[in-house]
Amino acid sequence: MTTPSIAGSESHGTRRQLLDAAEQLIGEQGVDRATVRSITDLAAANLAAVSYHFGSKDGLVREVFARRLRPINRQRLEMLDQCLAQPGPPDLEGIVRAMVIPPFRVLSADQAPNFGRCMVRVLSDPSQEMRELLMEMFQEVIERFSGALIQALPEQDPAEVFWRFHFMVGTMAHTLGMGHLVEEYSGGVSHMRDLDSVSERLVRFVTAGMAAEGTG
Amino acid sequence: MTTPSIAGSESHGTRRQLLDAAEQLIGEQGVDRATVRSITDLAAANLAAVSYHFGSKDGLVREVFARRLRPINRQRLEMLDQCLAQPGPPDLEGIVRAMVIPPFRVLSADQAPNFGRCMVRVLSDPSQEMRELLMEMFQEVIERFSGALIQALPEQDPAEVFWRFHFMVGTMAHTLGMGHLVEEYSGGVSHMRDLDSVSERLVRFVTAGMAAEGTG
DNA sequence: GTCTATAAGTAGATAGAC
DNA sequence: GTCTATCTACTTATAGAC
Repeated sequence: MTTPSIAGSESHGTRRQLLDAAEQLIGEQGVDRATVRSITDLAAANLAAVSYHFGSKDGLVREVFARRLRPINRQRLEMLDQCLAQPGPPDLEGIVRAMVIPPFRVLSADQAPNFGRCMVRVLSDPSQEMRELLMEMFQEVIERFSGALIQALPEQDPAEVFWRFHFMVGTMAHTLGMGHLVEEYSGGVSHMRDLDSVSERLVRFVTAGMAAEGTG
Repeated sequence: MTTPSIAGSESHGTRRQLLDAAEQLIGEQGVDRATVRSITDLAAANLAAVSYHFGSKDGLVREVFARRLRPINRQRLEMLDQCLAQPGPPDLEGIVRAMVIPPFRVLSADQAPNFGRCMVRVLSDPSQEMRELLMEMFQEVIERFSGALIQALPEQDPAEVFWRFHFMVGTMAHTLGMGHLVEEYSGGVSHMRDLDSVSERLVRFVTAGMAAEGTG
């Protein structure tokens, strides 16, 4: 009698330990340098366990990303719906907040400090297979948010709004994944210890950038 | 009688072709997936040529980055000096411009469209060796620009300014390296064909974010 | 300077015992 | 479900001929 496996939940112990170990090592070293052997060693599992549970290394890597991105993107769309349901003109800061806050929340709540580094790594260094997964997981978010921003910034050319959306994604990814560098830059003046204050700083910066005047 | 080799200049044909091929393949595939074999094949050189000219794959990779980053960071510091030499209070937009414009200029002038992708890849996915090179090449830029920004934003907490510097680097890297994605997002509405207009959009966005009000 | 040939190591995947 | 042992493929680096 095996435990019924609910996709994305804790399910079997070994399976979950493999995901945790993979997330940690991919965050520390990158997808290519995190070998199946190092992952199974850290998870205290056998080398063959990856093939058994995920079919291949690629299957494991896909699930590492999918298990965090599913709740993050669900929260984003829920917050966007709430924001757009308010009466009056669309609230620019609310839209930015709906995009920026959920990943910080999930990383904080799930105690998943390594996932930010995993994310920025594949975002900028995707293999062909990861590119497909990312497109699949982000398509709805991209469409809904860029549409909302175009409505919220009616005086801006849509081409400018798409660029500003892209700028937002860039700051967000770099902050989630490389925020630890700021501690070095600044000699400890800035730090990532309080994720809430970092995400608030980010919301302020991005909202102001979004609201900048257009080309003269 | 061999051609005297000036570091960073065109020097020997094979050497330069190896650098160009490496830049292209690292941009397309990442450092780890770009093998020495694929690089020497594309450069129409022999497998052993990398060891001969650069000592190792790591030596080749380092020079791929150093040959573009040297002029980029030199231009940045020159533009910052000019900006700070102006009378009156430091010009925020001028500082942002000094950081943002040089990489776009060098990529455009050197016909090096792949270098942006190389850069964002190692920035977010550095091996231990690359981390050292990046620290070495960026230390002066980080110190000078963060200092100038703290002066230009006297009403802001330095911790906030360091974060905003980090946000700027994030948008810039993501735009230089992943700008081609915007063409997909936007269904062709936005594009990277005119680098000058992209860098101007970026300067506007970042300057507005830098100038945002602080915490209440 | 350029080449061939090969060394020495490590990757992911899997067959088959338990 | 878990394990050991092994296969095949590919990596970088290098010795030594030309």
